[in-house]
Amino acid sequence: MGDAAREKELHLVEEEGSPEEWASYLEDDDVIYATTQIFDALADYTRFRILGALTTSERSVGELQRLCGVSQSAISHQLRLLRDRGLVTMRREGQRSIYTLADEHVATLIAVGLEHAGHWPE
Amino acid sequence: MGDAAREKELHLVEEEGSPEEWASYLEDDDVIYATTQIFDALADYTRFRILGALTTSERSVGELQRLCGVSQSAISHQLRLLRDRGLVTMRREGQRSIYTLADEHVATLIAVGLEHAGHWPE
DNA sequence: CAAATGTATGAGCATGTGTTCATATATTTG
DNA sequence: CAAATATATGAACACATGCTCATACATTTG
Repeated sequence: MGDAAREKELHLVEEEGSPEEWASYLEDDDVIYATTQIFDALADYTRFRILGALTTSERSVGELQRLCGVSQSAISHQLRLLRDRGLVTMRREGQRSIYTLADEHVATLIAVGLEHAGHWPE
Repeated sequence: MGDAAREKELHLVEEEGSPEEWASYLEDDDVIYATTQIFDALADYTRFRILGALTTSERSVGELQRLCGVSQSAISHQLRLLRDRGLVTMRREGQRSIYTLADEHVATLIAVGLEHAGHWPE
């Protein structure tokens, strides 16, 4: 396996970047705020389950409602928040609204979070 | 550079894991809840700045107070939450309490979050 | 031990959040 | 167009959250 192939397989290489690359963001208040907004979107049980369900496949509101076991209204409200924050996108398909993860970034954050929580000290 | 050296350098390889590895966590409610608790800890402006300051070096409460520009009480309350969630550890050093990131996991989450927010679509 | 410094904590308050309930807005079908 | 289905939205409410203020606790120093 050559270097290029390996870099492609280990795709988080370009996701994290070096400390030099992101450390400067710690002085940019706008980036900090934006980051907390993303984490906040991931910090609710219902929203996280919605996003988790969307890592497998795009889904309609009704599907998400069944998968997450909360009311249609609650799902819809949370989807609006996720859409406003740019974590999901929506398209109409007949009567249904189909939601999709907006970005591989979202799946990466979910993966890293789960992975770390799975190994969490306590 | 050999395989072992490369694997060590690209340390996120073992951080994210494959989809097969973390996808099962999406069916474990306890892991999901634990994950949201971690994201929640990172989802507040003050707390995120505290953690960001700790990526550089361990710091006393007073230092954090100056760096984050909020009251001593506010810092202390937030540090307690971060300690309760296992994101930071504390040790006494004379009159001072010195706080440290509990884990490389925390630095990784900060890095990934910042990186992604820095590139966020909108 | 008293004073000074550094940190922690509880109460209280203003604000934010996630849900439900009722209702409005699509979209398809008869 | 009327009825049925799917989704969105606003109001209201219970609860959580982050701060301040006052005060307690801890540690060093005179």
